[in-house]
Amino acid sequence: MRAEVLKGHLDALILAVVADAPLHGYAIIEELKRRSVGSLSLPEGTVYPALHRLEAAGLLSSAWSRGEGRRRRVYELTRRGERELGVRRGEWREFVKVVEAVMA
Amino acid sequence: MRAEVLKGHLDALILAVVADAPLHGYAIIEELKRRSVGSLSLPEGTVYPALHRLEAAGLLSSAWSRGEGRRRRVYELTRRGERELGVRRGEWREFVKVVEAVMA
DNA sequence: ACTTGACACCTAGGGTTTCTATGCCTAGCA
DNA sequence: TGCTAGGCATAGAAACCCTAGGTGTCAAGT
Repeated sequence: MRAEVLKGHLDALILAVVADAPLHGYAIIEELKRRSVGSLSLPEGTVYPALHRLEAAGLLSSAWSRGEGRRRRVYELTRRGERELGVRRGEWREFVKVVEAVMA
Repeated sequence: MRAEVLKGHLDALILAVVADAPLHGYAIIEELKRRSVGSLSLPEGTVYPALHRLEAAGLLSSAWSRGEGRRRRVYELTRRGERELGVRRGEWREFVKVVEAVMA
């Protein structure tokens, strides 16, 4: 898949994954790969900045998981993040409808 | 619809519209608006550069329609454009599948 | 005659997004 | 010890779309 087709949709994908369970960045990448059966192998340089962006926007909150050796920054949805995910899902359905209508 | 969601898909939409009938830029904008029932009101500053890009890539060819007063640059698909449209349609279906799988 | 709006083309510049490439660090295993 | 996987981060480039402006024709209304 060309890289550009993802633009503008990555945030929704990340929100959807984190909505099901709080995860750290690396695990988010793995989960995206798993759900897409390998189609989405996003580089870290794409995902980490996106997470920072989403947190800065108040849609995610994060905390370092203290404990077992490896440091991990675990993200979870905020209230605003949940609402935003709903908005993005609606937007996605609308987008699909429009493109199908034009391309048909 | 947010602007970014379109990124990377505009070319496919334009190719699909022109594939059905050769059109000039302004008419392409109108046709996109019509097929999407108003959802896609693309500014000229978006479409004209895209047309130039597609022509430079050899996917469209154009000619000034000589004749009645108003000058119009009419675009049509090249052989390569037809093939590319096929590729893009497949890519679109794959993309929808992947996003649905992740967002579900 | 003049103005307004639709038609029709064009470009420069900016903002956003994603990717490439790189760096740093820990843990486990051969 | 060296290698691989896990884990986070940033800088810079490349691509895309939009904003904001410009040029000009044509038809209709005042």
